[in-house]
Amino acid sequence: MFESGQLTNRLAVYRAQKGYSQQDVAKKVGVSRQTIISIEKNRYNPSLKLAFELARLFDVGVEDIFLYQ
Amino acid sequence: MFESGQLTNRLAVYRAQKGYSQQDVAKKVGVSRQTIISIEKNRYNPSLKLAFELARLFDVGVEDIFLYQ
DNA sequence: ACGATATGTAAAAAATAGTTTACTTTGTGT
DNA sequence: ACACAAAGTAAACTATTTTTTACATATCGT
Repeated sequence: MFESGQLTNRLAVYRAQKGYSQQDVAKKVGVSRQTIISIEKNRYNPSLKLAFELARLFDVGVEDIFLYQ
Repeated sequence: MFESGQLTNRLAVYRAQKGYSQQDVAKKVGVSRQTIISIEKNRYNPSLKLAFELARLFDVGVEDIFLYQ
């Protein structure tokens, strides 16, 4: 994959709004806590499925959580 | 990852609308032709970055191309 | 009939996502 | 000061995506 656009996200913000811990979110979307931390720290590029799960959890669109410039 | 929701896509449709070959799309978004074929055949769950690249190519939202039920 | 282009399959290798475990740090409440 | 929960780091492991290569089939123009 190229190093074109930058992927960032507002996961921490949405998470705080709902008062969820990273652990809570991890459990709700079915991944480990490490995965949530890594996404919040922009360590990698999650799968589209996981992006959809997170969007569904917060009742928003994928593009509300994840930004690509 | 769980086997919750099903991920499908309309990539072939958007591609045909623009008259692009799989090869064209692959080149434009910077992946191999196999990757495009595999996505169209729902063989897997692409990365979010790639989903964004495809959406950008067709000037639509990620959720216009990819459906998650 | 021939060459060129588009689509498909398959399988091994490389790259990256996601898990697990264990330890550290930071904040908050008592 | 202490205990506890939340957040962070790191490393080794597993699972999955993506690449590469090679070959098959179908279609289209000449």
